[in-house]
Amino acid sequence: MPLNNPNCYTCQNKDCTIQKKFNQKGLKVINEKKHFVKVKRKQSIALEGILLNELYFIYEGKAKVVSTGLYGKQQIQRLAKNGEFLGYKGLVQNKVLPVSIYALEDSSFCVVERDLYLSLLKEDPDLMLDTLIFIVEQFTDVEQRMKDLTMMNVREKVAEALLFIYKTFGNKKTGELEVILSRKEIAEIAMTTKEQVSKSLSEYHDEGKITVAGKKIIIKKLEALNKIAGK
Amino acid sequence: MPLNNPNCYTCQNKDCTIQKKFNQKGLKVINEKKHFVKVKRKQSIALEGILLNELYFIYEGKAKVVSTGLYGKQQIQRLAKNGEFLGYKGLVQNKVLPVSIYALEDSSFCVVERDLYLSLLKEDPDLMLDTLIFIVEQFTDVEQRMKDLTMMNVREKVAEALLFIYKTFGNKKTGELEVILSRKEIAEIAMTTKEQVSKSLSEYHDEGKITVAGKKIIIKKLEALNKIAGK
DNA sequence: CGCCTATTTGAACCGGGTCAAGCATTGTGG
DNA sequence: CCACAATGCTTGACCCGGTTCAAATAGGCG
Repeated sequence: MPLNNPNCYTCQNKDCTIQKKFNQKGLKVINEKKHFVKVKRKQSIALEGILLNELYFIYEGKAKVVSTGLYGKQQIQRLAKNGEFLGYKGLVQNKVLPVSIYALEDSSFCVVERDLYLSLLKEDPDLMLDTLIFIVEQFTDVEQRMKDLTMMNVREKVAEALLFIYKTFGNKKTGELEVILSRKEIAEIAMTTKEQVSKSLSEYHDEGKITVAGKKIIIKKLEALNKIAGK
Repeated sequence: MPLNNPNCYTCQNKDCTIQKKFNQKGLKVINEKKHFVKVKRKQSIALEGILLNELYFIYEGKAKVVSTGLYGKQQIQRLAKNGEFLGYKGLVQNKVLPVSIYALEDSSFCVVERDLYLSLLKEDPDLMLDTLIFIVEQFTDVEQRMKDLTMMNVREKVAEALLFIYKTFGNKKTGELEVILSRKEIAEIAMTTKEQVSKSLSEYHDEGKITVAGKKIIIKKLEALNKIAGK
């Protein structure tokens, strides 16, 4: 992790939206104007209720996006890693942020002001269309997830939660989920209780579909989990 | 309802996206190139699984957007009326449609080809930004609804469903929900069973919050329902 | 008017949330 | 570096809300 504001031209995050999507001029402007922030594990980057006017690109680390609902219940809406783009809801809306963002491990972020980003969007129709497509894809995913969370039983929802984690943090070779999440946090993905997560994980372990050793979870039979989640 | 393709310049749907958002050139092109279709109550406009390559603007009538999930369960994801814009998921994605669209009463739609719409979007950054904002708003609504449906008990979800219907079809003066929906359909909004909807409606009726006379539901105490739904 | 479908209401059952106890793991200070 | 406290995890028992099933009633349509 660098001590100072990284340089986009030498940055190794090849999947970063800035590098992938911006044209020459945009890249130059962002490289000059962006800030850089570091946070420790469990600290927040942005809190529910603020008027967000900046966007975050994860330089190094892992983050969760959490929203609070009825009776103070928490729901994890998104997991994100290096290169991913957070805060697009603040991009176009002048409304209070409906979510909080927390670092799941010591992390660093490149920060871009909303107005700067918006002005670059307006100048670059291709970028705008890419952004539109990105958001529609996220949208479709959320609708699918809403169906899953409202139609599945607990066992299915926990399988789904494992696949959800795998999508962002799964080692595609070993099957290991390379992130530290508590049972409570997995429950906030599956929308159930920590006890039910514990029970379902034990079941899947006994069935040979996963191995569980403390916080370390390895997916052994991806297809079996997919089948349970109806995918 | 006209017999033929209506004319955008004389159309009375002042809330139609076409009239509100398109510039002169766009309006002209769409007015010339759009089609016009009529469907009877309960008929479909588009079915889950197809590759959608057109967009719909409701000229006259009412529609529901439904998606099928695990074990064939149905979820009503959206209700729409005159002037509203359907099919934006097909706009930018070349993926099979994850939803079906049905008419809730005899209806007619203006139909625009996707490629035509996309080309107009690219030429008009303001329209594109408006579309982006529209989709982010819908997105935020869906995330809120996902929280509600996963955190609320049945009584709360039914109140929420009534408010959901009210938003699109509620007569703001009388409180009447001006649409015919079965208990089953209300259940597919609240994500519960038709029996539970029946029971909750009876409760709300007894409490004076709504009046129920067959299919006709009138909201008497909007604030009371809002309070139950935590809004 | 009569059939068919939708709605209402009650009863029974079951999945999953809550509670509690014991165990494992992590973190802290001596 | 170890001891012990604190926190997190596992597992079982219990209980409640909500789904399912069933039967009676109301409403819509030919």
